[in-house]
Amino acid sequence: MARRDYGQYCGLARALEIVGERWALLIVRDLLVGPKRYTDLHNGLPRVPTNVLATRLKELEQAGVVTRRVLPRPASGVVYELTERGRDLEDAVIALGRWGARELAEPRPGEIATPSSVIMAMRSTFRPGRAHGLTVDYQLNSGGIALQIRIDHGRLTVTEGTLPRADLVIEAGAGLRPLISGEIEPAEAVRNGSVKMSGGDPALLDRFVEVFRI
Amino acid sequence: MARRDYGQYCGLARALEIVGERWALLIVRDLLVGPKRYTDLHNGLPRVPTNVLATRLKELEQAGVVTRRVLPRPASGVVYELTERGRDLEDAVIALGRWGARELAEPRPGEIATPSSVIMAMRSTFRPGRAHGLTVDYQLNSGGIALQIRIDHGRLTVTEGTLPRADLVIEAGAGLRPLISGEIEPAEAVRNGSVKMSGGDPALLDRFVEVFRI
DNA sequence: CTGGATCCCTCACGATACTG
DNA sequence: CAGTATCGTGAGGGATCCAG
Repeated sequence: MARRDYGQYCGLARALEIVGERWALLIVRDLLVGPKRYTDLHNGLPRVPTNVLATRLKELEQAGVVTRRVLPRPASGVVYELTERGRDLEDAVIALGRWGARELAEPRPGEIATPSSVIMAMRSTFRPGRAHGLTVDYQLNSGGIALQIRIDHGRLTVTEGTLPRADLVIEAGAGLRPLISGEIEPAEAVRNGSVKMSGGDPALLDRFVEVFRI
Repeated sequence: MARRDYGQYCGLARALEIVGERWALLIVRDLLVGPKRYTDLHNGLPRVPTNVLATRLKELEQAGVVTRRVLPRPASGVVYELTERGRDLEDAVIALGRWGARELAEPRPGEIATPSSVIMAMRSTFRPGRAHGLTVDYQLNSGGIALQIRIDHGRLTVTEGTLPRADLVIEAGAGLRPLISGEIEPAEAVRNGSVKMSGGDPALLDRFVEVFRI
């Protein structure tokens, strides 16, 4: 790691030496959602060459950001997970993700959204100040991805999967971003069909866009 | 920019496409302090090849992060400065810098600290919650760099230069980091000579480490 | 199947020299 | 002062292959 250093006695430079390499922060993003197998990581980041993925994981492991753990039986295999040091990157990942979210217009051709990326997007756009004391469960379906979004006394948890007992089920594809960015009002989005909802009080959708906002 | 994209419809990926290239965020860090000439940037980042610096500036300009401005006379020349979009990166830069600061032990051989890096380090370690309503002026001398650190009713401003009317002048070289990280108590640092102070109430040094902390 | 390792090719980066 | 030009190297991209 002597060749890639920046020669600066500076926290930012140190951070970039560790997680500034290509793909590194996207790997961290996926692991912030939870431990993952090599194959899961590769599925979530299909454009990363396998050698680069293997190299990054070793670098991150040596830097103390990631640990490699061999699963006990019966579920044999290997999972990668963040260390506490790695989880401390969440603030930085969210700050960068929020900044970059303003560049998101239409998806570019061939571009994908993965469960992990959507989960982190929801975490990034969450405004704790607007969710104070709030308790509500949503299920969000977007682009073939089903998310459980639970707010419990103002605390957010986002997981993949369906949530049969959700207070509101939101169905949104490309219409989700304009909704969260405030380009379009919830009522208008429902009217033009870009967002559908079912199973609950329509006012919960207003709550949703109040709480999740770019 | 077609080859370097990540193929992910994700705010973090977008951010990395724009400011994830090598040296880009360090350039932003320096510009967060204020507009700079090409030569100033190069002095602050001596290890960046000039062609890379020129390329990054063009990329950042095209991305709307930086503007290039020709100075009116008499001070002819060119300065680069952040756009508002670029200034919005401050949160992310500070988050990353704070994370990386925990890796800072001793400076590695040949490693330098520049005025801009120290200024951003002070901004990163500033804890607004601990400075509520506080008004005090420090001058900090560290490694040949003189900084004005002004806290006005809890608002921080850090600039290069001396501050003759400072409430306290702090003289610290390598002893500054252990002080801010809490590894060493202020009184102990003064006693062993790693930190000197003059011109004010010694209690102001305790204030200092209270307000600036990793 | 998972969890990588290997090979080749290209281009971005690094170092240095040079110019309006 | 503010860059451009040139050239060598190695990291990243892409496909394939292999061990448990």
